[in-house]
Amino acid sequence: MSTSGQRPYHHGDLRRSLIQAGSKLIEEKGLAGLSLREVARAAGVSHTAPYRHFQDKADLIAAIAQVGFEQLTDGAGKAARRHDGDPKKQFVAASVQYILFGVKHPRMAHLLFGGVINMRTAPRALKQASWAAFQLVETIINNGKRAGVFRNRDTMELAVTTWSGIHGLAQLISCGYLTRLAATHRQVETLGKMVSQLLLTGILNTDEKSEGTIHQQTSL
Amino acid sequence: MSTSGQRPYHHGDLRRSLIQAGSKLIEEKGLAGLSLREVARAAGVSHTAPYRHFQDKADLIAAIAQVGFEQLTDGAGKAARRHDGDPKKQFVAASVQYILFGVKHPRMAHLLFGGVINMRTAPRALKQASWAAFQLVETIINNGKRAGVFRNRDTMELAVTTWSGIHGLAQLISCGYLTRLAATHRQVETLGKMVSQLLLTGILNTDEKSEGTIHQQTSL
DNA sequence: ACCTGAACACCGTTCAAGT
DNA sequence: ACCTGAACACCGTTCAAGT
Repeated sequence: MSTSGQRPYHHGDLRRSLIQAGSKLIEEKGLAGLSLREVARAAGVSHTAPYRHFQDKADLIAAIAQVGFEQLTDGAGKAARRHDGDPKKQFVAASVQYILFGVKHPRMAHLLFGGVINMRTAPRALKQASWAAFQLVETIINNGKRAGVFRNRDTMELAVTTWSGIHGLAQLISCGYLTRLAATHRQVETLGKMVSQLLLTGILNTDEKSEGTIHQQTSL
Repeated sequence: MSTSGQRPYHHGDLRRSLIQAGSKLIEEKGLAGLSLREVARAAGVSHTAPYRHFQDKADLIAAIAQVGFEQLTDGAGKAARRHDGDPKKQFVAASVQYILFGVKHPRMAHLLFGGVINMRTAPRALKQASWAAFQLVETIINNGKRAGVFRNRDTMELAVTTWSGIHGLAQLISCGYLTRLAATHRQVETLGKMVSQLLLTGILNTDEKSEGTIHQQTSL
């Protein structure tokens, strides 16, 4: 990945290295185990060097969170794209992927949704990354509405309700509040499908005559 | 509340004082602003005194979280009890209360659901307090099923789905991801009602002939 | 431009000692 | 039984100084 072979006194791409080291530390030990000094150590640099690239610890955390959001949205987006043309399947597939992210990366999920980051004062790039997740939901909802499969209600209302459901389940699992129902990867997948199916019934168009009609879709 | 007036060398009820001071600190500055030393200072005691009452910092945090869970469940339970006999209203009222808790006490909500606490190793009292929240949902769902208003599906499935939805919304709001939709107290209440109503339609019994029949209810 | 080392004010935790 | 003070190994952050 490096464009040049030299790496003398100047590290080269210290910013990226610090983000990477920080992500790894968070995955392994959680936010409480993340110290600026240890990140610097892991990158092989003095403990004050990070201040050339980040304003403070919160700024590094924001950069790590941004990467986390991108991974989350990417995964769910890819899952949805595998079912283009079938909004119901898109919804379930993206939901299951979202939930699995929380199970596979619980500490990252806590970083993104545990109140660690103040979104009001967050860097623009982080805000944009977090909005992308919501936009994905909106796109799927709109596809379903155009196809006549989903209710013709305000997109925002349907999106907030379903996103809340999926997000809440992911959070409850990754916090360990549902260990009895969702211990294994397989159980999580089953529970995710079940909940997203049930959420789906809440937003389905009960007027079935229009279903099946093919409308123009917004691509993901 | 104190049973005796004396408070000489021994503090008297230091444990309770520390929990109270800790709760206050968390509400004001968040978990990051909570230090054992400052809690001790606030209680007017040396920085090592807390170790007589708590194993370590995590143990104090668990005690604070337990109080938080009790407040959360109490609030939602009281709201539900105001609508005994009407499971739909019970569901919406308890949901709105749950969501409002997250808005009024965002830092406490983050403590309870932000992955700070390891539920696998948590003290028994904390585990029990967290289960009570889930049991409240189950009770309301069962009331609705008995009355024939809710679908006759597995209670756990309906409870997990609806709790996820309510919890997810509360979390998204308290993290600041929905500031545009839910800025004021009034907007939060409206959004909460909307989402819980929509979640409700997903679990309503569509076979309407049985509705209205009065069955025996489990009291809260 | 980028990195370092000393310095400061904080932590959590331990332990011998006091009342 | 309950609390204290010194001590230890850590933090985040600042700042003058080095390459």
